[in-house]
Order: sequence, then C-alpha cells, then structure tokens
Amino acid sequence: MPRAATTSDAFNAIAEPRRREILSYLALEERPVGDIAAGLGILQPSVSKHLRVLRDVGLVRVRRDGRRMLYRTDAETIRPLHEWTGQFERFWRHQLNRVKERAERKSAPEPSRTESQPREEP
Amino acid sequence: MPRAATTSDAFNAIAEPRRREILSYLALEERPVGDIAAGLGILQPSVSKHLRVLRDVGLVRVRRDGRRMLYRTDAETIRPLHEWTGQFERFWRHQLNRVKERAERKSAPEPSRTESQPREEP
DNA sequence: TTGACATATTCCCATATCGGCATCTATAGT
DNA sequence: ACTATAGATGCCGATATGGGAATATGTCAA
Repeated sequence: MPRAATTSDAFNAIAEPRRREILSYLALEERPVGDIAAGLGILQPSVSKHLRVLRDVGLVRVRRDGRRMLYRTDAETIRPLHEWTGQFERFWRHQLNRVKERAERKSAPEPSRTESQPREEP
Repeated sequence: MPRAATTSDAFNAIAEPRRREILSYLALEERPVGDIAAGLGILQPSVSKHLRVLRDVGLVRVRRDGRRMLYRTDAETIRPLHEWTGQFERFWRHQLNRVKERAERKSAPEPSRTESQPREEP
C-alpha cells in the first residue's frame, strides 16, 4: 500500500512545502494563478496542480473573474490542524521546564548509560 | 521527482494517520513498542517503522529499559506546526463572521453564476 | 549456552507523486 | 472568425511509501 493520497486530507495536502507557501500567499487576499506562479517562482502548470490538490481538500476556494481564476485560502480548513497540534501545547510547556532544569543541573556530570542517543552511522 | 520523504520534516511525518495516533498515545507517558502495537491495534513491525520515521524527525525520543524501548512524544518538535497553522487563526475568525452573515442573508436568492462550486464528475 | 522475549530490519510490490513539457479549454478583444 | 491570454489537464519517469511476512539483533534468565 502506497502513501495516502495528498488529497486524502489537509494533513497530507500541507506536507508539500510549495503548497504551504501558496496557502500563506493566498491568506490575505485572493489572487489569480499567474500571480502565484510569478510571486513564488513556480511554473504555472505546477501551480495549477497544487491548487487542484488544495481545492480537493477544501484548503482554497476559487472564483472566476473573466478568464482568470481567483484563489483564496480557506482558513477554516486549517483550523483542525491547529487544534490537533494544540493538543500537545501543555507538554512543550513542561518540556521547556525540563530543558531549563537540565541546563541548571549541568554541573552534575551523571554519566547515565540508559539515556538514549540517536543512532550512529554503520 | 517523487514526493518528499516522510522523514524530511515533521509536516511529512505527521501526514500519516497512524503516526498521529502514536504521537497522541505517547504524549502523556513513555511506552514500550508492544504497548503501542496492542493499544492501537497495529502490527509490531509497522509500529517500529513508524517510530523510526518519528524518531528521524525528532517527534519522539527513545530510552532503553532492559529489553524494551520506551518511546515518548517530543512535543517541542510539534510546536512549529502549531505555529504555522496559527498564522491563519485571525482569518478563520473572520470567516466565521462571513458564514454567519451568509446564513442570515439566506432569504435573498441571488443566483450568482460567478460564485464557484466544486467541479462535477465528468 | 540455550531459549524466550522485545524490537528492528529486510525484502517484495502496487501505487501516488512531482516536475517538465506539450496540449487542450475557455474567455476576451477585435 | 481569428488571435491572444489564462488556466487546466495529460503524459512521462524516477522514486519513496506502507503493509505483510520473514528474519535479524539484542537482552534477560536459567
């Protein structure tokens, strides 16, 4: 089974850095595709494809203006992501304290072999 | 060029639903792999693989306890995600108002052909 | 040492992805 | 009708993915 589709949910959609840029770019005001391409330095077909993904998951809305398509970010769809990450807020507060304590304790060597470290190269 | 690696950053790592479950599961207290597998109903090798991804991007920390590996969520790494999504907070507040207005205005039909709708099936 | 237990890694595979490039569609202006 | 402009879609190819099953590594205990 491959990775979940980018269009499966907002989490997958925002995994792509370009798409995050686009969302920020379209947060303040709606813009046509050409502006996005020029403003972010991405080829137009790529922009269109990213916009299709964002549209499929509801992260942007479109409106036609003559021959242009005006896109804007739909912040409401980002909200669940903010709330999911927010569930850990109380923990990083605690961890800040731990880091502080550890720094203050740095006078005591304490060579604990149990504390883990990232693996090394083979 | 394929999709960015799941280990390229926290955004890609949390795109996978199981990994999100694991992070929530490990938020309160550290747990051995077996508990995660049993608690979430995932096969052990899968859990180990997900944990390796989460570890590579710093979303979890490990510590050895005898023959078990105790994992815990490192909330600090989730913080940037919370902040990125938070940049849109002021907008979804505004959009709430718009939705409210639209609902109140629902007495006026106004058949605007310009307002976009999701595409239809071919 | 041997065996049991806990976790990690490897192999296999069907599939979605992103970028480039070309092409198609749609609207506007003359 | 013709042309220009804006955007969307289609095709291609290299690649990482996640699940499953099997196997490897590592630690404890007798």
